[in-house]
Amino acid sequence: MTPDDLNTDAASALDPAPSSTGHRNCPVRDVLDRLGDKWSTLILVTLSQSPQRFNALARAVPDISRRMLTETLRHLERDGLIWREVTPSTPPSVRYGLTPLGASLMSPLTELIAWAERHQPEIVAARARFNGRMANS
Amino acid sequence: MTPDDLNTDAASALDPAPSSTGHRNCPVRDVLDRLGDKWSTLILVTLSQSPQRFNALARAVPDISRRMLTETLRHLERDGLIWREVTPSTPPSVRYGLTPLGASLMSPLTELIAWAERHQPEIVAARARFNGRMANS
DNA sequence: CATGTCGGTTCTCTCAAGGTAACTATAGGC
DNA sequence: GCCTATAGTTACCTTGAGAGAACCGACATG
Repeated sequence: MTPDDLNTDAASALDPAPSSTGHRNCPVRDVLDRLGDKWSTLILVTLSQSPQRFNALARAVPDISRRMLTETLRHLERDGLIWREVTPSTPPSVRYGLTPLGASLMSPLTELIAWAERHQPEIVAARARFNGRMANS
Repeated sequence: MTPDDLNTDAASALDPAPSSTGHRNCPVRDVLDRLGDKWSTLILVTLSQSPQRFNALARAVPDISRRMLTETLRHLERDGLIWREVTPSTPPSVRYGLTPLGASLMSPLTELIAWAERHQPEIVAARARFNGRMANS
């Protein structure tokens, strides 16, 4: 369980820093950094229902800006979690969907999501207790 | 699977923003924000082995500053994932360990970690392919 | 007398994540 | 002539996470 030192120096020339979170490039950190960002999980869950077009995603994930949608999709595509299919019509059409790798991530991810939904009341209660303890101390 | 709007206004008075990631306070985001930060997962995994004292943790999690260690521990404690036990001796002794809630998180978390370790080669390969495609385009 | 250990707190600084707005080009509808 | 939709790109700005160092008080050790 101790994180291994893996030195993947296949750093992207286009995107400054995929391995920038410190010198120890642990695969877990690699994945959690992606899942921990603001939009990746929402996009993955949305795409797990069915492939979607760019603007459909923008509508399905409210409040995301096109800039962040593009960026997040590129990251997920680079990591092989989603595919991107361009139909060069006018206006152009682009579809996104989960790759087998991305689909395989959904299983542990949905379990984590289920845990979060099951235990959120306990977390809220714990926060209330903690705030109470802090207040009267 | 669509994230619910839950309005937990039990905002901490001491710590500005636990629910600051946008207006839609989804429990999943709540958990992933924590897991996605730089140190929480490492600390949880370390504590899942056995309870640890502050400086033992600092040694077990290399490169973490005392400042971030304190902050991360407080966050985890506030969310009810770890407990904190102070022995007011001189010098004082403080132990940290997983609560039942924190222990219950380890199950989905270790699955996610296992996924990351199993599939990291594919991710690395996907990144290499992606960078290749970008290079000759 | 100086140094180290315990578990932190406080301060300042930087860098990257993310938000917002404007712009691209082509085509169709009103 | 103007607005919409397609899928982005570019430039600019704000904010917050995290780094790093100094400092705390009581005690022990050399």
